Amino acid sequence: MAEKFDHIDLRILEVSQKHGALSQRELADRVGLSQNALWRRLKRLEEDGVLLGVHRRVSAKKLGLDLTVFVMVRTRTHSDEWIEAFRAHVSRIPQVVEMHRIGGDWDYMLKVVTRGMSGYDKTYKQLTTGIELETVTGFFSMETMLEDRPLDVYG
Amino acid sequence: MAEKFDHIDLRILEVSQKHGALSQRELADRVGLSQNALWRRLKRLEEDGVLLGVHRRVSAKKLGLDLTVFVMVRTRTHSDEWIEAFRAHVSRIPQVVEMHRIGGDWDYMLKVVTRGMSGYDKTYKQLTTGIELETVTGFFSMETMLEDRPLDVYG
DNA sequence: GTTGAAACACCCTCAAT
DNA sequence: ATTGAGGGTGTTTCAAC
Repeated sequence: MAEKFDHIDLRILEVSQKHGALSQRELADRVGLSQNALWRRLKRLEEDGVLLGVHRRVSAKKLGLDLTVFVMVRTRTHSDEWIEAFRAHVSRIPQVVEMHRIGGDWDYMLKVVTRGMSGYDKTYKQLTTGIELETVTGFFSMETMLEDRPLDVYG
Repeated sequence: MAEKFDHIDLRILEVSQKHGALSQRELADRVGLSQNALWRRLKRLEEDGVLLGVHRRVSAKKLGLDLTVFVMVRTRTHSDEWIEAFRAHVSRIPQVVEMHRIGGDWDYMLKVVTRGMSGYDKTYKQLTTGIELETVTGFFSMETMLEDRPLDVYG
């Protein structure tokens, strides 16, 4: 697979990640293109599916969502059907913002953002009700040191 | 602290997270306001610091960033100065997209997104060079089952 | 790749209700 | 809170180079 994106594409992706509200004129200036040329690139990058949706970040803290917990889960069953059922089960819990099937001492890892310990307790109960899990352990974040960093398009 | 945001505010935050490119007219229609009234709310929510920046999501997969690893770190030192030095050290590694100080069996947890195992090897070396860490263990994501979900503004 | 232009949509700020 | 309107800006699509 040859290089799919040139350095201007990568610059566009880099800047767009951080500053999604820039006008096309401002973005064009930053990456060294005319607005017209940039428009064509944006269209192509969206069609290619590498440029995805635009989102606004909101302050979890200001919303009172002050507790982040990484929940590690070990399960008894490992069939494809069970995995999909578990995914569907977890996807009904909006406090779970991320979920991975992992290797190592546990089978799954979930990132949970809630309103304090009482919020986590509710989420925990919802998670462990209606499906059989072997072990559930939570690692509580005491301090978020880095968050929501952009992907390194060059790395 | 009384309710700081009414249900229309929460709707705005909810929709904006997912659809950050909606025009004010479209967003106003969705939350049941006039464009003018929405504009004032947006301004206030931004001033309050609950509505944060606009970002474009990019496809890690299409960029070849196909490996996600959760790195758990145990350290020898725990002073405030050392913690800040560690944060600065890690913040120089762009493949680390998230970093938490946690409680439990480890002291820190880092989320790393890289280009395959060779990319992870470089990140690992950069992480463990120039600073003393006791133990470093990686949990490799075999499958991302849920990702980048919006915060539940009601939960 | 570039500039220029036209048509349209959007944003921000008024005034009035 | 609403509608309506004006001016400035941004987007999308041309044509021409």
